[in-house]
Amino acid sequence: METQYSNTELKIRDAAKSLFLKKGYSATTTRDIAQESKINLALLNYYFTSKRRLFEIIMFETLYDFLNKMVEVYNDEKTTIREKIELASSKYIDMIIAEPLLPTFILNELKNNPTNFLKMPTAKVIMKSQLVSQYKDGVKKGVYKKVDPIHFITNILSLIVFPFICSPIIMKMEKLNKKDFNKMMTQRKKLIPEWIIQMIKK
Amino acid sequence: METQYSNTELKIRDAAKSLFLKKGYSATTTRDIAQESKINLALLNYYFTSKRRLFEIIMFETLYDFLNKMVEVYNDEKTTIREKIELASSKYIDMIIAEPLLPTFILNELKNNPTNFLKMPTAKVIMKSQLVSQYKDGVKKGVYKKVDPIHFITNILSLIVFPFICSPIIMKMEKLNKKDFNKMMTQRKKLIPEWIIQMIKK
DNA sequence: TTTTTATTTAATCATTTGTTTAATTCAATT
DNA sequence: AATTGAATTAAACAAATGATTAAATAAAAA
Repeated sequence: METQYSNTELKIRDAAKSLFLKKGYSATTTRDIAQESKINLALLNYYFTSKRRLFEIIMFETLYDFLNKMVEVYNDEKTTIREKIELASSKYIDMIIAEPLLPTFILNELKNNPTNFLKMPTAKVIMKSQLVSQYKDGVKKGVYKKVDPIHFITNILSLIVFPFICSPIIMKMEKLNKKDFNKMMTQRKKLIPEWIIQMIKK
Repeated sequence: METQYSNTELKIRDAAKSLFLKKGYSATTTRDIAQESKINLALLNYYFTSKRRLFEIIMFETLYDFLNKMVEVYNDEKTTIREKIELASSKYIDMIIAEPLLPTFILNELKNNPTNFLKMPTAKVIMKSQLVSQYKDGVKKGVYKKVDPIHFITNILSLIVFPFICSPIIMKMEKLNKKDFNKMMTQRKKLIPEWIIQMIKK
């Protein structure tokens, strides 16, 4: 069952997403969106009722896709912990290089409206993922240090995502341009799994 | 040489900072600020010329204080690497628990206007801090793995700051309230130095 | 073709928002 | 007490903004 969007509806979505990501909800005006998508201002309300509703639709989809991509890796039955972390690093870093404004957008607008996140079915699944049980197993077997799994998950996410969020700072500190910064993040694909393993090893 | 602010000037500053932190620049109106600080609307422009200027003053101060507190620890001549990381973890986590909206605010508004950060004298100093040279020394002596120091600094910051930024997610995943979350962050004061040391050790 | 429905447009409305003005009150100085 | 300058206020302005309307056009159904 394919969802079908009209051409203009899609143009509005795309423009709106791009602008919301770049400037946030409040700083984006309906006229901005109309101009960017080259549609008449009234069509925004015709298709999406209100700016708020348009935003919430985009927010939900973006969040949903993002979480799904995460859980996908964490729940693979065939891979080891190390492989999962390698996959996560590699896939998320590629993903965010392709859309660098994503993390700030999600975390930011989530702060203002955490309810959206509550609706996500995948949110709670992470702590019951294959990755977490594999980690718990390792702890039980005495291979890994005993630390609350939430720290384990948090650390993976921190090392992957945070550098993007503070990329303006990093780039300033090291006089990097965007290309250099992405190169640095690409290095981290290999480094992060090593670090994480060393952090949990006894 | 003490800077002297009038009573109303200070009331405006405080209200504005609180609101900018909570809602960001665009979502905060001058009337919000006037109401929160219980002053007449016109006084905002009387003392600060414009909303934009008021914001920039607050932004600059906040950023300046934040960076100073960081560099302070990193540049202490008498402490070891481990002690510096312990101090950093402890101090920053306490600081952000006291003002949890700070990181998102800084990183967010920095993305929109990276020039502000450029003006900060302390920004570039971090990469030339005592902490970084101690790390480089360790690498030279073969005690630490050879990795670009920017990763080292980024990792410390990531493990400390990122959990706060995604606290809504963490709290939802683990069904924590604010108090529980702060307890979790307090645990990390001791964990992060261990993790960081293990990450760099050969 | 004719009729009906869906889409698009230009114009407009009602608020909101940043800022200014002109009058008033308050405090310090003469 | 009178004068002067700073601080405060209520009211208003102009522009921006989210949303609506009514008419026009295009597409689909009869």
